[in-house]
Amino acid sequence: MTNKNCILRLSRYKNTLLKLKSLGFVRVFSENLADAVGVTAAQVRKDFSIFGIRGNRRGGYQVDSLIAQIKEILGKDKVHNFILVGMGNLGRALVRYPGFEKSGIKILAAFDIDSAKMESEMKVPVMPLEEIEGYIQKQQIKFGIISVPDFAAQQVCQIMVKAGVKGILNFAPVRLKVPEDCVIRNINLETELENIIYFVNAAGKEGKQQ
Amino acid sequence: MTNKNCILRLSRYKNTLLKLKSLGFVRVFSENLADAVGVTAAQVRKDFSIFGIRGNRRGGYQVDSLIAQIKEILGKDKVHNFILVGMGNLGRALVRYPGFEKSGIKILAAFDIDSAKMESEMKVPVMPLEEIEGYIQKQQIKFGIISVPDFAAQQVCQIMVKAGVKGILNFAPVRLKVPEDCVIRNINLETELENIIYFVNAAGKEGKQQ
DNA sequence: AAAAAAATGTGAAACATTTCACAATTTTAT
DNA sequence: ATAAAATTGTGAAATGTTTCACATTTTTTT
Repeated sequence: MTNKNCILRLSRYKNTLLKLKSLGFVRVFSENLADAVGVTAAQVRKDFSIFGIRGNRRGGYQVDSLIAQIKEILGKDKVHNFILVGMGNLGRALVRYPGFEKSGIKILAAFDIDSAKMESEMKVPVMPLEEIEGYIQKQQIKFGIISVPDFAAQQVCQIMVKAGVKGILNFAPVRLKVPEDCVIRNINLETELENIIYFVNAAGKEGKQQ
Repeated sequence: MTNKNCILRLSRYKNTLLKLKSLGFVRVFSENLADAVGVTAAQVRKDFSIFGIRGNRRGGYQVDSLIAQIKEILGKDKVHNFILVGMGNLGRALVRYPGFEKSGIKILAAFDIDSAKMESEMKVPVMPLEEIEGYIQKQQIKFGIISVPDFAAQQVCQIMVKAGVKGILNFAPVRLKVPEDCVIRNINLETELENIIYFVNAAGKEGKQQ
């Protein structure tokens, strides 16, 4: 069955494939992708088999065809428009992030309560938060990014969802409550660092015991 | 056994507990934490039981004691020093991120190849990349953040690891090769957004079929 | 034309994680 | 003092994910 991690791996395979393509690769083996992405070759083949992606039993997979098939699965054959709320340091970094453009992800507009944030951003228009609902509806936006402080996140989320947003990437350190048909992914920077600290310490302790 | 997600959940429990504490809570039940973090109550109790955290069979858990125990497990009873490499938009946002300070995570210094980046950052000293090895050794830094472009990431990583860094949070969209005793966590923004796009599309398709 | 070599594709096995279900304990009510 | 109620702690069951192992296919060699 299609599992969550499988989709994350597909993204990684795709990114690797794009690099291989730019190096002139025409075909690729499950072993190659496995090494690049850090999984086993069996995993790669299983992932592909789940989505009906077939290779050639001696010749591996055609890079171009593989990229096209994965892009279609991921919905990356179209451009997807996002809005972003919260033009603090992180929000500004995200709207300027160069990795999105070349991959069909476009942040169309940003919003903030603080009118001082409206100026000084050339990459996207920055608007007052009151205009967000109208904008989402008019532009039919389905995807959003939340980079506001934690206390404001749930409220911003509700406005977005009410206006029609179905998928949100949330950087605020709170668990957002959303209806069932809305997809949330959280990036919690503090938690990520804590996790690293734990595993480094744990490795240190193990090492000393042995 | 201690599994990876279990540690991530501990961080979340801790963050919830800190909020509950500031609201005046003295004790808390597994159900409360489960609701706040979005898991089952059995999961919460199981997680605690793995680490020998015990509650009271009718009275739940003491908030203060629980926070202290989780902090100790996560190594958050001490302050941890980080360095950051790559003072682009994202790097600058990270050194200014307010969530770290209050939680024992301190970015001591930042590095970049571009000397133009050295000025204009008041929160931390920004130094040329050549000085990183000496700095890591002198300050005994164990943790780092990589926010350089993808093509530079592996090289930066090697320098850091060679100088003694054992844990890295990597924002560059490449899989870093490191020795076994070094912990890496990757945040790939593009992959996160792709994942949201997939699941929103998938939900849409399911909905139409039903 | 036949044999050997190199890959894929996938069911089954192994492993990992989560949930269930209920005994044990503690508190509250009578 | 006893019974009822509420909650934890955990072994066992269920569920989910990854790896194994090998039949199948394709290509290359002899």
